[in-house]
Amino acid sequence: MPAPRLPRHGCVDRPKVNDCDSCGARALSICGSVADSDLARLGDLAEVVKLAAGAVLTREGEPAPYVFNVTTGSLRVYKLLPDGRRQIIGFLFAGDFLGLAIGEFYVFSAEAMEPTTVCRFRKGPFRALVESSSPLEHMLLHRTSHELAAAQNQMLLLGRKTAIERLASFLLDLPGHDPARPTVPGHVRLPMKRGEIADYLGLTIETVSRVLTRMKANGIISMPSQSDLIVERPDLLRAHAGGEI
Amino acid sequence: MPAPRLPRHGCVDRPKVNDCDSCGARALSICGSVADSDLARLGDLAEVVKLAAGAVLTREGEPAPYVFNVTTGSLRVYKLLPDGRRQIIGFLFAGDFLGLAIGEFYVFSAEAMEPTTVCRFRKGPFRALVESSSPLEHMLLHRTSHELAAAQNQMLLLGRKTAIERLASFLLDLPGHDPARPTVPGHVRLPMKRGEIADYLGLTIETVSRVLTRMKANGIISMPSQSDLIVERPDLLRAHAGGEI
DNA sequence: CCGGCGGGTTGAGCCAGATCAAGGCCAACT
DNA sequence: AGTTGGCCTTGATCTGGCTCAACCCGCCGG
Repeated sequence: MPAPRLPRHGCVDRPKVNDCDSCGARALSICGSVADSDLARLGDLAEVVKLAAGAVLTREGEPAPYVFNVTTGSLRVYKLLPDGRRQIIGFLFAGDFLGLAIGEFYVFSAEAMEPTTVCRFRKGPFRALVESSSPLEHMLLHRTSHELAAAQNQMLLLGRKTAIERLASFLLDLPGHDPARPTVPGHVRLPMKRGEIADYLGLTIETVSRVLTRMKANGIISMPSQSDLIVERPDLLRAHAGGEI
Repeated sequence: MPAPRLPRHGCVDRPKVNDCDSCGARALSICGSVADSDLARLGDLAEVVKLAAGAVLTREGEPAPYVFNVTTGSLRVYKLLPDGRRQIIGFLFAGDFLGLAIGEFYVFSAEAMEPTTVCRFRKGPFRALVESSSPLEHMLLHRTSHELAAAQNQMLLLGRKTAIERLASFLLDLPGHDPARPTVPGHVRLPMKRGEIADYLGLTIETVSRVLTRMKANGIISMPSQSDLIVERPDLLRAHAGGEI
């Protein structure tokens, strides 16, 4: 039997001073908002971590020395109940920031959904830099409040929407989230598996599957492959999503 | 038939320069983190609004000129679906801040649950002040990330917990939230009605009622009155809450 | 003292979505 | 080509919580 070899924390590149200038995610991320002088300091703090698909970045309950910035790929971020029930609280893509709300311990787990690279920063020095750089702090506040608004929408979804409404809302929201893949309108990539969609929407795998087949049957969507979806009738999809008031 | 006379926005006291020094909520709120010079500017911006029980502070979808800070009383903040289903996204108490995540329009409605006073600020000048006051911005970021963490816990609750677990978690969380009423340990005041608890926990009134009677029958809680609750067996309550991993 | 009204509780039955179980599809190995 | 394993789909059945409908209780006004 081969030894298990899931990388525990991924491998770390260590040319301590990083080339933020050439980072593809810079424009998307908090790094885009700092002046050159601060960018150099940020680069000094950063360690590039490469994650294989499925690799663990943080585990809920463990000490939390780092905060992260996703540069390529994608992460699933989730919480667990003692008996294993899982709620995915978000999918992160290039440019997304992870770790603000943490105290001494991580309050969520994060894993790569595909080959992924992140910049990680020691919390202490990062906080110090933030406090000394107003534009950086401003950017973080801006992003955090948007994340909060998104979380509140998700509460509405989880607390009050039906299965069909959840899937419809999900499919309408997804495209905006993966800047690395600006797709043709109507085309939605599903980098996550059915089980992840289910755990994000508070449903089961079977229900997700059934709802998607029903949508196919109704001509609302079509699926060239299991992870590629085309919205054939955006109007119907929007109608099903029962959007805001 | 008497004319309806629910105050639409409550009444506004206008001694334009407010006495923040004597404000009971100052220590609890963002105002506690600003230097005296900035506090004066904050006071100039503030308008005190008094709300009767049930009065509307903001309505989802309407233009959003203000942000708010609760000084006394409590608010329910919620989102609606077109057919009237409601998700309460939070209860606010003295010291809590409302309105960061808003763009041009409110994305939630807020109503007083009891006689309540809030300070309101025009968004533009408030933002300007925030950008010029690093401690204020820092405080806002701190609070917003905590709110985000709370929202993520609520997602876990709404997506994956059973009715009993939801109520148990709720009863354990509540006491921490109303600083104006530091109660004896084990005693929980329920300033909200059953329907509001239900809409906060993604349940129905009937289920909330049934679960509470079941808890009474099991000796976990007792209820001297409909809005006063005593946790008789915190251990059992915690066991039912199925806390974090 | 009565009636109405706004909560809250309780019961009976139902249903959306969970659970349990069986296959199907496809890519990676042997 | 056959086998294995991961993922997805589909069907049959079950059930937690919802819906519908009484009913209760305390409060207020007449």
